[in-house]
Amino acid sequence: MLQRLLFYTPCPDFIAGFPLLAGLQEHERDAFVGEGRFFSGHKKELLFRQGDPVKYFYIIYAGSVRLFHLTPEGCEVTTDIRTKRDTVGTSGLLEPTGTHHSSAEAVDDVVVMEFSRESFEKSLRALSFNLLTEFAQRVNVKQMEAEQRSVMTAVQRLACFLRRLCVANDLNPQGFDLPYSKSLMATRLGMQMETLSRAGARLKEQGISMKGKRVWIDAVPANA
Amino acid sequence: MLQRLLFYTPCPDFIAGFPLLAGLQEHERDAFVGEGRFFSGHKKELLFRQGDPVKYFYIIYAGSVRLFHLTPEGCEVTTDIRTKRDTVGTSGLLEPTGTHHSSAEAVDDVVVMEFSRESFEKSLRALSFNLLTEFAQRVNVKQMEAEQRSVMTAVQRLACFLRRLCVANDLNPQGFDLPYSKSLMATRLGMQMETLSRAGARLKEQGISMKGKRVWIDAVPANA
DNA sequence: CGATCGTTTGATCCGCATCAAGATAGGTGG
DNA sequence: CCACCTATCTTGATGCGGATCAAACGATCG
Repeated sequence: MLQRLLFYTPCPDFIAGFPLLAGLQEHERDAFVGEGRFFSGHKKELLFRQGDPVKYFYIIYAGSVRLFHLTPEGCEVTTDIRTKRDTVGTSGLLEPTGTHHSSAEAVDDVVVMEFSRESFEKSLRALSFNLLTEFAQRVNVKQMEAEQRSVMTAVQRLACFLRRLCVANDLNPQGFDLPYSKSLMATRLGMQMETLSRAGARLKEQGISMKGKRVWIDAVPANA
Repeated sequence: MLQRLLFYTPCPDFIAGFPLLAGLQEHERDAFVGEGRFFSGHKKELLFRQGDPVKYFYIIYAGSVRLFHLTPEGCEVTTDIRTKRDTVGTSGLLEPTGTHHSSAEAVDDVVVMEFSRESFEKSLRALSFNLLTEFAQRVNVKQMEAEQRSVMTAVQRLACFLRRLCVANDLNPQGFDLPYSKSLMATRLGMQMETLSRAGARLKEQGISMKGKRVWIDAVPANA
């Protein structure tokens, strides 16, 4: 079970930098943030489960969270990996079913802010524009991913993932360590561990080298 | 070029049924709808082009529209097929780039309502909840599609597509005609024509028969 | 009636999944 | 410090699904 952090002292500036709160008036932001409660979760702990009614949603304060989906055939698919400042469980808020479409688990130990559905509804006016922006981008990213799974090889998808990872996390292209295990990456990319491993050896074709957890990106082509 | 329909007399009840306008007060709805202008487009005509700045978006009044994306490698991918009552070009409205991420073309002859970016902004308050709902659903559908391309065979995806088509368009499972060409379906499903054709022959495994454009759905299993 | 478009069918090839062993790295206890 | 264990990753061999190339078929239309 997630553990409530009663005496946690967060950094206000960091919270003010959440994309969900961008452009809010100070009183709007304070009103919303005041409703949030801090929780910590250990590695592999679940924030919520697929099918659960959507009572809460989360903003990640530290660590990262894996979203995954169980198909009717019983295979588990990693749908996304979210990190600090990202929201988790928001798309369920607007779903007619009122339930989460995927489960969320801590990749490592995480700290999250929990908000109730009611506090979302109270601040809907202020939040809707930021949420719209977030969703619009997410639609396009998902679109791109669906596309990639049809038209790109495993090597290309891996290269693409590493470049985006490097940019998104502001890592040094001339040498950085993978923030996740390779098996997690494999499920995220919709391929088998073995395929990822073999793809890793062929990354030089794409101007990338990978040895263990260490990655070097030599060339940064235009295509995202 | 799209042709402006100056003396078009639409059905007000039909317009009131647009999901984007659900739950609006009458004056809000009238204010927004009053900003719309009717256009007609012939088969293969473009509503907008990938990379264009987002000046307008559309609601389909009649016919259907194909959205497609050109990858850097130059291959064209159908990202979605929208029909009457659906919006087109809305996700670009919220994109930081301010440009359309895909092109939109008329499948057959279509009639659309065109709205300017400004009229969207004017009615943002009233529309944001419906748009949020639309986007939330679209994220989940796209997610599912990305997933399907990894874990399902061509036959399964086709069966799945036909069942959803049948439900969404309220067609008779005991015999209906495909509303699109098979080649369009193939690009939508991310497979080659030949693959779709062969998959068609194997649909009986999934409780579906297809002969030419005619389809019969015998069994309707639980998995969507 | 040939011409064109959309579809089907056949033959072959490549990429990835799968099954099955090894290899490497961290962590624990003696 | 080394032996041991487990988790994570790599490597090899094989098979299947779908892409690709090529050709035939069917329908619609001037």
